[in-house]
Amino acid sequence: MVMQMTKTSIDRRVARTRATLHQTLMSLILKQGYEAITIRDICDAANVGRSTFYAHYTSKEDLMRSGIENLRQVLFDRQRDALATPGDLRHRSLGFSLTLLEHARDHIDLHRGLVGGGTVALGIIRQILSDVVRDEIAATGDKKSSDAIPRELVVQYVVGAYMAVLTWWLDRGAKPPPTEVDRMFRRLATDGILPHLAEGGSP
Amino acid sequence: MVMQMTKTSIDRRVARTRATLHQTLMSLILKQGYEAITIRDICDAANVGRSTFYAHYTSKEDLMRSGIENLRQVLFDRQRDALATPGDLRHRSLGFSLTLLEHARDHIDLHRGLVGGGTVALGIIRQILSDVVRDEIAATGDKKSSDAIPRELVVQYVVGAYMAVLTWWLDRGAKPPPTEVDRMFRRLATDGILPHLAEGGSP
DNA sequence: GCACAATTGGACAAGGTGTACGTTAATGGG
DNA sequence: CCCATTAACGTACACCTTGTCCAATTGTGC
Repeated sequence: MVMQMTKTSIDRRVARTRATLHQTLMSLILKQGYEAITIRDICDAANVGRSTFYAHYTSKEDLMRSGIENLRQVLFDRQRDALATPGDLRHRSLGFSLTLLEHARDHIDLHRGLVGGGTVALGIIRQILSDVVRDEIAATGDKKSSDAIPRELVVQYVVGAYMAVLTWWLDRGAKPPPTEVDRMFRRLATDGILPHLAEGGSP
Repeated sequence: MVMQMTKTSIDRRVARTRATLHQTLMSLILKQGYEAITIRDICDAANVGRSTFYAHYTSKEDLMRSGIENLRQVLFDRQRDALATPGDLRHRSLGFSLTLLEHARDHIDLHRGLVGGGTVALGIIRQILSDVVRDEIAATGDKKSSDAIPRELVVQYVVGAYMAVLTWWLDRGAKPPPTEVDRMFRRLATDGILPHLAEGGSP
């Protein structure tokens, strides 16, 4: 059907069909929301036969997944560079934050569709981010104290908090610049929330 | 159909039907997951006519929502008590955490169904928690400094982090006791994550 | 140019969704 | 205790989506 080992032999028709389907899905998400989209809708809007759709993807979720997977590469590449660069731990930790925020700013339509697009997209992004953060924590080493918090709990805590901030940012039109949101998120994560609530918090 | 002003005039048949539907939905969620459930499934398992279902609820989501709304009351009531009780700010902030964790422990089947149950349930819980946290922050007052972080961002940060922790806890069989998870979450939120990652973090 | 692969469009069965309506049975006030 | 009220039933209906199949057509790559 589509299986080819060499990268040179990707039929133009295949590439065109897949690209069209991805673009159409994203535009439809912005228009009517992910849940409300049917495979028929996608095919109609993309001018692609419904049989053709099933020749490439098994479901709406499948199409969505394949569209997001390239994001994983972007984040891992940038993180590898960041970890290789020497510098203060405080400044290089949580490095995915700025990367993803800028990626979102540069592909604002795509990301607004993703966060507005129901469970599937968010779930995939959460998965990717969890892997990234887990790697980062493993690289920086973790505390050995007796009352230590499970590493995975910290990962889920950070990812959950970040995705909530990202969603909030996108839902409000991505008004503040990425650098500022990045700064706020990292301060909350590193300093805790108390200094930002009560007037007499710790510095 | 059902509209009655006085609380005494709730037909037993109505109450019985609704309760049955709620119970059935929860048990089905545990069995096959929220998404895979059809209204037919619910009615068959509940021995309720499908027409009867539509006489009470408009959709699966509608049924789910009405089942979770009572949770809101529980959280708000407990929070009101907590805020009325004098004590150190550090100890009474984020009070919803223990409340919800214990509620989850006491209704473990229900909550495992909820977090496993797709977007809808999580979305409703997120909404409720956001309201609770927003109230709490408003009650404790917020920092007036110039570089302040938007209040709503803090709310979303906290709720996102908490729900991730809660989900993680439930997905792992709710092994550690609520008090311990509560302690870990609040320490992460108040102290930040750095002290729990690097060996040389701030106290 | 030619063999091959991809796309097309139509047809098909299976199954879910809402709605309508006449019938049956339970409820609760008088 | 009886009966008007009201919920529940179940059947039928039209409409839609899904997933699969196939023959015919079109576009590619060699």
